[in-house]
Amino acid sequence: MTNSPSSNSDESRNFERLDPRIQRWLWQAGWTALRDAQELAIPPLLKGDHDVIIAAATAAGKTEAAFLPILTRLGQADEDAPRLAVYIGPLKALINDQWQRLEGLCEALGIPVTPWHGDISASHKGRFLKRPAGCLLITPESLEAMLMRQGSTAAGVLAAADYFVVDELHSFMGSERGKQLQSLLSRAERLVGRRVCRVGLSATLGDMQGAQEFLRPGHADEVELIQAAQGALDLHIVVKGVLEPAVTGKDADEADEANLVAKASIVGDLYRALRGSNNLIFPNSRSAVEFFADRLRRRCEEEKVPNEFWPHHGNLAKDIREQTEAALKQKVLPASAICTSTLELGIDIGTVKSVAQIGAPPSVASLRQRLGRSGRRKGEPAILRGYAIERPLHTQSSPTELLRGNLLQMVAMLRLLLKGWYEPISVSGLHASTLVQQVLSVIAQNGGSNAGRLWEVLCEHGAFGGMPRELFASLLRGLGAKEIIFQDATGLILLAPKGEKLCSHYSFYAAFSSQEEFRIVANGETLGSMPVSRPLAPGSFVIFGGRRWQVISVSTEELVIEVKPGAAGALPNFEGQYGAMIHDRVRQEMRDVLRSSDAVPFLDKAAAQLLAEARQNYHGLGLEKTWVREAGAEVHVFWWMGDRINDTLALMLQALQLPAINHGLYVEVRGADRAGVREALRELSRTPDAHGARFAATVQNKIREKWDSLLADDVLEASFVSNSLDIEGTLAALRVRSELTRSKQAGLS
DNA sequence: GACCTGCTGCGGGATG
Repeated sequence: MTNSPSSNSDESRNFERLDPRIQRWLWQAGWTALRDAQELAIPPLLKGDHDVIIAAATAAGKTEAAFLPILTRLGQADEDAPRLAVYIGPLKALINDQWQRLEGLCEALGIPVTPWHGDISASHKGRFLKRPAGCLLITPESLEAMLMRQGSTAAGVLAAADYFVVDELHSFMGSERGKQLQSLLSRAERLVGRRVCRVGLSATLGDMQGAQEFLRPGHADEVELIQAAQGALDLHIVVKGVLEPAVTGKDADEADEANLVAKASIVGDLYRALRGSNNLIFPNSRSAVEFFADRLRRRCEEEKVPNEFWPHHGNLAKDIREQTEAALKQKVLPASAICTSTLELGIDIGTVKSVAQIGAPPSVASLRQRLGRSGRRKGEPAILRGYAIERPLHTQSSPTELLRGNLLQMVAMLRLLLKGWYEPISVSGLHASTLVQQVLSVIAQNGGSNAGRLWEVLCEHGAFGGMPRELFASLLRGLGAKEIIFQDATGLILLAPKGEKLCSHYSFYAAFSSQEEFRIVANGETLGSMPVSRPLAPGSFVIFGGRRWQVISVSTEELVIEVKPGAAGALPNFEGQYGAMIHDRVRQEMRDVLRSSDAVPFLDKAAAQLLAEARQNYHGLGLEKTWVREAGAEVHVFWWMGDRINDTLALMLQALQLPAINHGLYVEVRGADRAGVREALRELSRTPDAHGARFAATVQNKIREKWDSLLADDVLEASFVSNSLDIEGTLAALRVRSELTRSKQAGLS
């Protein structure tokens, strides 16, 4: 079901269907007209008999689109039998924002609004539980806690629910948190004993069909899609090439120094170009945020001008982040933020003049979100300044350096952005870790359960529909063997003491894992946090929050690092996760850029020169003619696939006793010559086995998610294969390749 | 070889 905007004469009629008190409130608030999405959402949401996704750019009034009709319905309810709308948001800050936005409107209607998350007092929550009605604004974690803790009374709390509104739907898709959310929605509907109207609010990214399937698994075609008309994006792009100075040897310190010189030249460029206006700078890592924040702030001090550059990332304390947000929002002085994806979604920071992207972004979708922050005023273009750092070439240069991998990825992603393509989000996978959480939660909620009921609630009619029945039985047996649960003589499954302990701690409610962290404190004030795995020694220097500090003391008991202002400073080391997963389409676009000889219009002179070298080297390496290339003792497979498929191929080759590494642009293989690798690839392409157990067996550590360590071996293996690999995709790509090779050979002979 | 998110119940002490 799709509904596109139109300028029909129904518009005023739809407005008139809203509660008169809402109409009056909108007039008084100075609204002159409803936007497309707000107009179109009124009829289906007033009815509330089927699910709806409202997709529109940020700040296009998605919240109002959903709540104007929803509040109209709630306002019509009998006073003795008030109804409930449950709004689920990914961030506490977002819930607080929406609370303020909805309060005035709800007051006019006499409808209570209750925010419910970790920072809300128990007394406030208690008040809602006494009279569960109106709008409840909650996080998935708090909803999990409510189901578990309220146990049998949770059914009464949610009994009046007419809507489940999920905000920033795309931010949940594909993750543990998204799976948990789907399971919570399904469990909540089961509690109230009927289907509840689900409403998804989303940015207009990626494939909307995936979002429909995510919102109502198995019934995507019943989800109505409302998409706001989006004007063409007026974009000004320039990508600058930055070449590091040459180094003589292979010394790591010398290489770091060369990289610093390149980054320092970007600092100078940013200072000149961005001062005097509001901008966002995305350097791709928390450590790099610290580097640029420190350098740009010191540059302001040197020039004796007020500082205009502020850091923002997830390890900084709330106070420091709010200071940066406030600097961007106020209109008196110009301000730019150096940030990670924290400023990519959600929080309102006003409009910015330009976006700087240092290094290739992690995905086209993320690049689009970042650009959406710029050029939001009428008649102003969105401006992107890209910087790609590359190294001088020498005889030992790697293929990635020869092909100018960083610049190449930036160019490919920008070309895809201009074509309107974004990565679809994969929502497949068994998510056995999150299923462990849901099993324990359902047992706790009901004070015990049995295998058949758990299967039915969570898998057969729940969010884990892809879980085979035998594997689910194995998962339960595994939890029994690890003494998390036990079965009594009647077949009732109960929590064992270990399981009780797990469930009674507050850390249970989140589906995603997080590491222990040190708090960094200066003069009694918390600056932020650092992973415990990367401790700092007393006396050492560190840059944090864009300033320089010296460590006074480290308490491993209380997990506190005390610091005082310092003269020098080294960059903090935050442990990254597994890195950006580049999509197949991006890699293929990279190959197309190399094959083409057309000038790329948005490159500066240095970048154009670097791209010319890359194109020359593409032919020099013979990649136009062959995809399996010998390089000394190694063989390189250049097949331009994404990281999921590259990772899978590397594992498959390892299962054939050929050590292989995914380098992104290519897969490196050792232990065989070109003919040997070709033969191995041919053999793999004939593999009918899509089960994958024999490939996954070579992986040492398959633990990735929060409760993976509680899984039986066979469940862990199956979950790993389905979440992290793409065996079918890899085999299909191999078959296409061997088909092409065969027909080429036939043509030659 | 990126990033981000979230959390209850209880007991002790201060306050009205």
